[in-house]
Amino acid sequence: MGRSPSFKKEGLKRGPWTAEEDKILTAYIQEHGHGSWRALPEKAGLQRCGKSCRLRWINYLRPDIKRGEFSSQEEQIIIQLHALLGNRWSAMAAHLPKRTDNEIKNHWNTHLKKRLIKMGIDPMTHKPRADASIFPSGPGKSASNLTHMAQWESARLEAEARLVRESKQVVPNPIQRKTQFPPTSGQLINNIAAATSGRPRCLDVLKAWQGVVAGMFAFSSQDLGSPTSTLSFPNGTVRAPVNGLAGYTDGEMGPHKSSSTGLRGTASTELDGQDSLKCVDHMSNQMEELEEKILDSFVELQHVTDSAGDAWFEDSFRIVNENVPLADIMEDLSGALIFNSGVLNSSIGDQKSIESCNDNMVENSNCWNSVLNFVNSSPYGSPVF
DNA sequence: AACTCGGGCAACCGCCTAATG
DNA sequence: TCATTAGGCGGTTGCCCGAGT
Repeated sequence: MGRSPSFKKEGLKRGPWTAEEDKILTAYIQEHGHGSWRALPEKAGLQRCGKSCRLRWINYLRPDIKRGEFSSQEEQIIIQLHALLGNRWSAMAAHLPKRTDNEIKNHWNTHLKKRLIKMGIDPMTHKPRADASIFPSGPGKSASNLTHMAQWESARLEAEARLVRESKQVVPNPIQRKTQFPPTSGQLINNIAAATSGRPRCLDVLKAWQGVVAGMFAFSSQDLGSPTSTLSFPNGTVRAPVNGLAGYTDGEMGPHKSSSTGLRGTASTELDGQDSLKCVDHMSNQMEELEEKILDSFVELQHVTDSAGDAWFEDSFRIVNENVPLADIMEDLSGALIFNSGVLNSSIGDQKSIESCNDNMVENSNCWNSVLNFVNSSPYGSPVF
């Protein structure tokens, strides 16, 4: 594994690239494009495998990459993206202009990770290590993933809720309305953008995040005492006006066909391990959609600015409404992640870990329902929207 | 000056997925 | 439908180099 010393195996050279090889590869790609990477080395006259050529081009030779030290802003956004995405370097690179996934990964592993550890923060969970150290590996990672998923699902539910609320205000054109009903998650998100045309989509998403974050932090001091009941919401849950876990029908919930609640059920609803896995998988898919949309919004934010070079990042942290810079929103979100991972961690590893995990998922369901309730009760134009 | 050690980074490996036949 | 292939991704590691002794 890892890089081997330079030697020739089956006629192919390995190890560090020479300046001459770089020159040949660059010249070839600039003239012909890379085409099939597998065929490229032979055509270009390089004694390398296609994979090696691709890596060299993407990570080093490509003209549109920025090399050199990461700015503090870039570092901050990497940390925040990591809190959102975990070790999905390519996804992070897609939203960090001119940086490669390899570069981000290396920078994370060699600098940021250590810095966070030094600050007493677990780089995997983004929470204080004092708590995370209880489960140094496995469960912590799982909890982190679950936390990420829960956050995205919360945001998705809110987006759905908002769409429904706004659909009441916008008279639909029956001719133009070709999307199926209930719409898919992706359609919902697109519809939100359409329904709010005239405003930059990115700001809508960010405001949606604010709503989620506000809901997440609406816990009372009494609740703070209970690690498994940390979120405070109005009594009673509210069914999502559209598919809460969109498309997740009762039939798909296995043995709970008659419950008609699925994850959106009340706290008394229980899920078996298999259902939890199915549900998590399903949530993961849906959240990926939303995740892309939201992260794209950051890119939009960059594109709408006149800035050049590093300035895009500074612009992305400009005030997006009265008093709340994007940085604060992201920090709030990170805080929510930390907060919720604490909830999850507190349950994983004890004697009834599975039950507790399910309870937490149900609690998350309640949380999401409550978020919807919160959203629905928020008048348009309120601080949430 | 010589040696050791550790950090940083480039590059490779194995796995996964989508495309193609 | 299945097998094969290419591309992409994340994890890992060997080499280089500077700092410390």
